[in-house]
Amino acid sequence: MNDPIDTVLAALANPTRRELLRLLRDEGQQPVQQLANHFTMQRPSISEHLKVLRDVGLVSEHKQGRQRYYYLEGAMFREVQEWLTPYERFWKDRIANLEILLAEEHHD
Amino acid sequence: MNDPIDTVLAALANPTRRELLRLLRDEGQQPVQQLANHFTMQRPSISEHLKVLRDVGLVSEHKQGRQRYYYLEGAMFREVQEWLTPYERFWKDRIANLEILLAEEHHD
DNA sequence: TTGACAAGTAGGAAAGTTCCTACGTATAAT
DNA sequence: ATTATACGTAGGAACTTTCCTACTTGTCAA
Repeated sequence: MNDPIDTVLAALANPTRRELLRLLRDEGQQPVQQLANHFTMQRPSISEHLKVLRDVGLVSEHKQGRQRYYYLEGAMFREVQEWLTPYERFWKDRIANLEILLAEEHHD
Repeated sequence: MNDPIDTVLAALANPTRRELLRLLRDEGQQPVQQLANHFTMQRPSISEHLKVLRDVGLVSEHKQGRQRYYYLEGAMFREVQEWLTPYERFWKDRIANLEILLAEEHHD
């Protein structure tokens, strides 16, 4: 399955990979070892998880000396957001929708 | 892993299950056979996928005669939305943010 | 009440995922 | 030049997922 939403959701369906994304989000770009320090898992496994994230376009990396700095790549999160949009009417409940409608009328 | 975001993303990381959700979203509640008609996969496998979706709270079901009508359950989509929120600043690019800022200033 | 239909469950084959340790390769430090 | 460091890759063990066919249970129709 080459569909981007499929590969992205598959990549996100793992707590280690989500924690890697959170670290890159909250602490900015960093090399593999520094990321690996946050886990009990061995470094090569972290490298494999980073490869999955790279392959689906959720992160990128640039080499500096013998280190590879990984950083978040925003575009693919948008894919998830867009996949989610048509479901919004199911979780935005009546009260929330009412508030939106009222607000819109208010500044017409 | 009992974390709801983990089980929900795992459930969403499968194209058959996402297609089931889309069908329930676009065509409303329906019994298992009617759902299964959209797939080449056998009906018991569809039942299994529906069980996964039920267990994570993405769908519910009610019995009517010998049929079970499945329908979307909105709350869990919200979980995904909320997980996504802190990443928004990475995919909402500068131009989009600028537009938002301008719009906000406009009706102050 | 017997047969047919709707749906779930059981058990298992095949494939995929996730982790490990051992090893290869490129760069930096001595 | 040699050694140490940062990282990736290879191969494989353990576990999970996804699908199948066969079977069970509950409900409706004749």
